[in-house]
Amino acid sequence: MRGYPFDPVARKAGIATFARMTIRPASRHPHGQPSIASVAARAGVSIATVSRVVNGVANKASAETTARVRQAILELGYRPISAGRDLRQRSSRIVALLTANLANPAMAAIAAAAEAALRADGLVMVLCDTHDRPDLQDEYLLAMRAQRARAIVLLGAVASPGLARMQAEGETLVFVSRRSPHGTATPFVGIDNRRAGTEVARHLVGRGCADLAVVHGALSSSATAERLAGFRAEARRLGCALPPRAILSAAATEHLEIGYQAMSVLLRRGRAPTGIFCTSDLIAFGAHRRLLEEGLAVPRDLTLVGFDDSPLNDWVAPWLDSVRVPYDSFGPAIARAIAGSPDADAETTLPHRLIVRTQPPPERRDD
Amino acid sequence: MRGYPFDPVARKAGIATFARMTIRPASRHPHGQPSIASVAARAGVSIATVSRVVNGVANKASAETTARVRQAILELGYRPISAGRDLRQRSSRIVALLTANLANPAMAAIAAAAEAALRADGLVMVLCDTHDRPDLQDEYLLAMRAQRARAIVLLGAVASPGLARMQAEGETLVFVSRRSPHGTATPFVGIDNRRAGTEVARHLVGRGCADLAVVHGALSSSATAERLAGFRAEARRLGCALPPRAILSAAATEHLEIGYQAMSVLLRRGRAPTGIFCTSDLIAFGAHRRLLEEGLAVPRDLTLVGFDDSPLNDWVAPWLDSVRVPYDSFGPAIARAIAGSPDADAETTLPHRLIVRTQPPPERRDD
DNA sequence: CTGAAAGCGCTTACAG
DNA sequence: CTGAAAGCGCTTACAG
Repeated sequence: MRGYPFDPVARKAGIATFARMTIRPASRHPHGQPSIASVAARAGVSIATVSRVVNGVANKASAETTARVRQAILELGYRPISAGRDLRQRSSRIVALLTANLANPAMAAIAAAAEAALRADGLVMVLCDTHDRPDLQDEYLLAMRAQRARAIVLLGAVASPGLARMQAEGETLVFVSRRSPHGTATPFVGIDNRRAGTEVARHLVGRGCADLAVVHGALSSSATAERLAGFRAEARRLGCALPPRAILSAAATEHLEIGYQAMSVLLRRGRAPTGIFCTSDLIAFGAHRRLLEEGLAVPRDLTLVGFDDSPLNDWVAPWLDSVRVPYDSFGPAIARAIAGSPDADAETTLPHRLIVRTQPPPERRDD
Repeated sequence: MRGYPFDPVARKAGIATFARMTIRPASRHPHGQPSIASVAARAGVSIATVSRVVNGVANKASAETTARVRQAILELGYRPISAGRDLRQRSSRIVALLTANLANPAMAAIAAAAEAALRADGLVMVLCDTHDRPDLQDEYLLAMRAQRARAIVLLGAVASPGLARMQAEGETLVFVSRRSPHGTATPFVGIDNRRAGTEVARHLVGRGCADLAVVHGALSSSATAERLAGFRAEARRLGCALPPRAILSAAATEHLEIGYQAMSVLLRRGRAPTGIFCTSDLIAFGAHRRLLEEGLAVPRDLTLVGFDDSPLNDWVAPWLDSVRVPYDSFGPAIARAIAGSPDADAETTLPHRLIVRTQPPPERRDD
């Protein structure tokens, strides 16, 4: 599964390119880059042999031939042009990552981790931001199929006709964070959202928050729905059942706005809850800002729990408790799901962790 | 300059794909996707004709022929496979964006804007995070050349042998935010950093901050150097010249760490400055956290100015003043630089704006 | 207005 | 161990 860029030979060639190319100006090659033909000519072998050496096909070239070819590759600074191979092999080294929202630092972190892991497998990642829009998602799905993408990773899929279609057609799809909105589909990489929701409930109740609320994003996201379900069930079990009116969202597409607006509603109803679970950090940010405007302080006046635990939280949101998803682990897990042997686990559950930054307020305010 | 995906015909074909493909199972086509040959066969024309229709070559097909071809495209859900055209045309629709740090929300915002603008031109963006590392940057440059990337956008370039080489060879490079570290190179898209630095100095001095400091990132970045130069010059002009010891950085790669560590140094020296200019928001975040640990509050005890004005600042850093760069405008500007006619401006200077969120403290604390 | 054919740069059976 | 040749899916002069 190791691709060209990490084949030892090719790698050496690539690294040496810049150092050596000064010797022979690019003008030597009819069309800029040196092609496999120029390497073959220089090494005095056939292009088939060069191809085998480049791809590390074992026991197919004598030591001397291999050495000569490598030498030529080094001297010319040869790197195979992808389109040639792609055409021949009917598949490219491109992997598409469709993310629902790049503005979320946690998504950006996962995207970066995925990129690094895929690169280590010799793959190239194309990043697309669907903004959670079905039409954009379909546009990208189509475009990536035309690119012969080896796999399409959906970091937060949304229901769309194109997705349903491709899923049915057996396109290589990897669902991350959210499950497929179109019936069971694997591979899937994510965390145990239900359990995380449970833990958040335990945290808030354990801290003495009797008056709970949840502010959530679209329930079409399996992640959101599972977080909420876990939270509700555990809160009920602990004797703090949530009335329906304590579970709210807002008709906004941006999580920041959802948090802000939902918090406005909560405040309008009177005294703020003592513990609020926001199903994403961005929602928590929005809610927090509204609280500030109201003169309320976190965690002095209430406990706020977010989700994802954005890498920046440590720096800018010390007032926020949050469930940390292991961004970096997503990279290798995604790469494995793509490269994976057919018998590999279809479902990867990564470990999450509730990060508690705040101390419980010494006592409840008495206004 | 409008590419295939936005050709009206092809677009329609693409959109209709999912609706129609149910009629004819994929198995009809020997290798999954329908090829130009299957369209030609179905329409009863040559593949040359199909190609012309798909690419909208004017006056090269009768109305009836065009209609028949479009019909076939619709029915089969045909989308040209990129590798074929790439190979033939010796260039692809891929544009690489090499960013220095995706964890910076401002960079992520620019990347997202670039992606949208490029997509509107029928291009596909590959995103790579160089982490400001020369070796990684070179690795990516090489990989993207092998992909026949139509252009490589460097959002925060760092000096590297490979970059110097490609610049010399006339590769299509677009420098964004930071200028080329290897001599003048265009196109360049950025803001007037020197002037922004000037404005920050005026802001701080105007607010009565007599005791100024700067915490900056690597000066090899032209953006950082220019910001600093503008700030120094204006501070001096206003009679608040900075002593060398008030200009500091830290030996860390992460801006968050730089801010934290540099602030530690400042605090160790005694009373904190009354106005601090951090050359990035992340540096400001790091500095702020250190201040919090010290029991200092912003803006009560001092004014902090960052740079970039991260989209999240409104929500999580109401204590921070910052220079906002117009993220969204970067997208079209980058797209123009790539598609641009040769006589297009080689340099695009986008407008920035100092965002003042904080009120000056009513009076200086008297400890 | 339309088509036959060359060729882009690779990989990979197939012979030898 | 090595090479000649076919073919991946396109575009584009060139003829007609």
